[in-house]
Amino acid sequence: MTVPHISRADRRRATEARILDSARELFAERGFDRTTIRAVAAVAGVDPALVMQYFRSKRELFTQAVQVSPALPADTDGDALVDQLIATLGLNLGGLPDGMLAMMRSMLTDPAAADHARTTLDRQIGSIGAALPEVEDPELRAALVITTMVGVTIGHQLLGLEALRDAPADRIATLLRPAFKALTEPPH
Amino acid sequence: MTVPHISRADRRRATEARILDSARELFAERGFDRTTIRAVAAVAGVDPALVMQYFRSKRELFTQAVQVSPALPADTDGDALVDQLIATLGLNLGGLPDGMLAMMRSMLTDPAAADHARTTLDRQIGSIGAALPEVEDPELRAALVITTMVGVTIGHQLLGLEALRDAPADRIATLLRPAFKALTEPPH
DNA sequence: CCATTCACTCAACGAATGTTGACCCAATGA
DNA sequence: TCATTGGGTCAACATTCGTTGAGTGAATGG
Repeated sequence: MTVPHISRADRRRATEARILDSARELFAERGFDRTTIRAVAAVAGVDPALVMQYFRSKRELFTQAVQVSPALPADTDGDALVDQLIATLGLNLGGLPDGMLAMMRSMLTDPAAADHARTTLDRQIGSIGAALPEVEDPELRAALVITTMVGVTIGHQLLGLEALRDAPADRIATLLRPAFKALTEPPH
Repeated sequence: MTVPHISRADRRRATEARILDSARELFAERGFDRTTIRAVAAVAGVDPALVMQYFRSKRELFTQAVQVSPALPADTDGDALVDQLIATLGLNLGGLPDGMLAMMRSMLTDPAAADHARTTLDRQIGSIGAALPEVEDPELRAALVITTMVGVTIGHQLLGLEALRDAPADRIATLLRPAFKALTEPPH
């Protein structure tokens, strides 16, 4: 029986994807420093040197692995915005993509990851802040909403806090909704 | 002129404290992995081997360096609790001790630090949850309050997000107060 | 004054890691 | 069929790190 025959170009793409997936997985589990080129290669079933041929350095491998488009909120405002934030958080708690988990896990210890995270979060804050035109300090409020989501996500996905681990995502979202409303509303 | 004369025991305590301070500082800045025994020794003005004599391993040095009693909320309830949480957060934003910064910075990448953080946060969550007797899911609500504080602290102290960096701590606390109230109150 | 203690340094080991260059062999295409 | 391309491996280098054991010299105390 002959092998189904895979073209050279297809093989290349396949192994490149396998390496990238392994990298994302390990970066998400252990962060940048503790993830080894050798470990990535082992999971991908490949020689460590090959990883270096495909991506030129560990740093670039990380950059490519975490390259995911963060779901920016569409520009709505008022209650719809809060609903959208809550929906996003619900999705996050359901299962964040490995790329984003890798970013979050590394952002406190790897300066490059910190820069990336800072930029991404600042952009999201600006976007949300622009959708809160009728309150004081819209950007500050937006920042508090975003950092709250970050904190809850960390506690749930990366730390596995008892009280959050087994709570259903929609229950968390429900409880958080009035808090977000309070953050985005002018004092009454 | 003679040197003021320092007893052997005093010298020992002094250098031990110097090492511990340097360690705390570096652990807080760079986290566990990126902090080197050699770097700690250099900052302390001491040979790396001496660090190993005083503390038996890098791990134990870290453990000793981050040993700080987290300010547990006294058992009050209702509005007083929220006030106390807000006050605590205000203090945190003012200047968190290096030991706690070191813990937070390392908890996403170092399993031991993660365990410590998880335990500490779970304890605080239990304590706050016990002070919320008249609502549904008190522990879940407490967890959301705590993770919110963690997220805001990370965004402010460890990431340095634009919108949070230059915001006065009491302004942040003021904005966060209604959110905490919403999280700890039964639906009306 | 002298033997002892002890804070401290020096030099090195062994392991792990990112990275590199030479090499192998099957697919490719003329 | 045969030269060539290129995916993939092997072995090694250079560096860094935690950790160790021997050694030094000044403070200690009898």
